[in-house]
Amino acid sequence: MAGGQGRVLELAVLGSLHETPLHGYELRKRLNALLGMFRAFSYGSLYPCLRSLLARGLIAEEQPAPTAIVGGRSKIVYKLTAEGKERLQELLTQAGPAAWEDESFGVHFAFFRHTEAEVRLRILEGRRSRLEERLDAVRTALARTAERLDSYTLELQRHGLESVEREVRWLNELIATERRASSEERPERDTTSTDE
Amino acid sequence: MAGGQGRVLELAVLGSLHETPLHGYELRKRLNALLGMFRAFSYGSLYPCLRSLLARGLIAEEQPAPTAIVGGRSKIVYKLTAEGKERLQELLTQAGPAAWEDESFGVHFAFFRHTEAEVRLRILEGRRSRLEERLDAVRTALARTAERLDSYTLELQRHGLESVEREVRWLNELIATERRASSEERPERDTTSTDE
DNA sequence: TCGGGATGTATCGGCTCGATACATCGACGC
DNA sequence: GCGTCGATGTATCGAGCCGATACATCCCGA
Repeated sequence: MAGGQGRVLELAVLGSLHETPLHGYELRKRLNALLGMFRAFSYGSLYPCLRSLLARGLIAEEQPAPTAIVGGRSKIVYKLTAEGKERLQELLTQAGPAAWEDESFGVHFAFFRHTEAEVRLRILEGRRSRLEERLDAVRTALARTAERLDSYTLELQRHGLESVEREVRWLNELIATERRASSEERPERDTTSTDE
Repeated sequence: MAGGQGRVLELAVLGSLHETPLHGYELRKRLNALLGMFRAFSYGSLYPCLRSLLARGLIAEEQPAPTAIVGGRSKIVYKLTAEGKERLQELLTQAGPAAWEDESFGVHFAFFRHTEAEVRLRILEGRRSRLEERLDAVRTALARTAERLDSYTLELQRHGLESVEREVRWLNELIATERRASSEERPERDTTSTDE
């Protein structure tokens, strides 16, 4: 009860408000532009989320400068509080399944510039294993039933596999880039030696 | 109330049972293998759906052959009724947004072999316009804000765009194949002339 | 001046998922 | 024989989320 909502939307809102204070309508527009192809948040979840964050003191209403008020426009601008910034950092530090599942990975990735390098790497690797798991499952299932399937089903499977394989390659590149960047940052450290 | 559920799961269940009678557990396994990369149905929606279909007379319990009963195993096998087959045909005929949105397109495509050629074409084209709409929206939003974005956000947008563009190309090929097949089937008909 | 489209806040019904509970079965070691 | 572990199997519950909808204001052009 009381608008608990999942951590994904919470992170998305907190992360957006970290850049600049916003009101609901604009917040939703930015979020859906930011995530573009991956998700689309709706008011039905956004407003309860804002209410919950407000109640928990993670965001606060910001009254506009008195000079700007003319007709008493009812626009509620929210800004991040100190507690909200703390909570955001906490969410950005978490590198678990909650960060690399389908629904949440995009949001976490979108705020990677506020995330520590080590956490970034673990999320990218977690995402990759998740996808490889799925590839294995589908490939074995496909091997057992391929001859029984019609051409449409087969084509669907083929296209799905290819899409996920493509995403894995994308992740590989990102991981390589992250590794390169982090080894350049402190070249003396060599714990994993040359495992790649 | 009473387990109405969306039409997607209903179609998936009806379509699967059309091949062969199944019980819940096996049904879910097949569904998730069939859709593989796209969705994963859970028991929390499957069982209410089965109950609803049962109540509406679209499926029926099939008692196993008496000779096979040994310990009275509690396995509930469902089969499609005549009304269920009718309903399935009805669902397969619908070519609207409900067929080409993200959540439903995969399921509709998976049962294309039971779908009329004309409906197939309209669903594929609907899906394509849907994706192109989204591409336009993201591309214009990107053009307006590209210089303000950090490299991670930019990379996310780029990857998202590329994935969707890839899917559009895939749809283009499928549409071309469908057109070719349908024009070979009845070569005298030439309403759209040579628009391609 | 009138209407339509963008802006803006808000709620409700209903669908869906993840977690969980509970029970049986077959295979394995010992 | 016996415990137990993982797969099979049915089922529910809390909670989150979406689509549709309602309502109000603002701005702009015909």
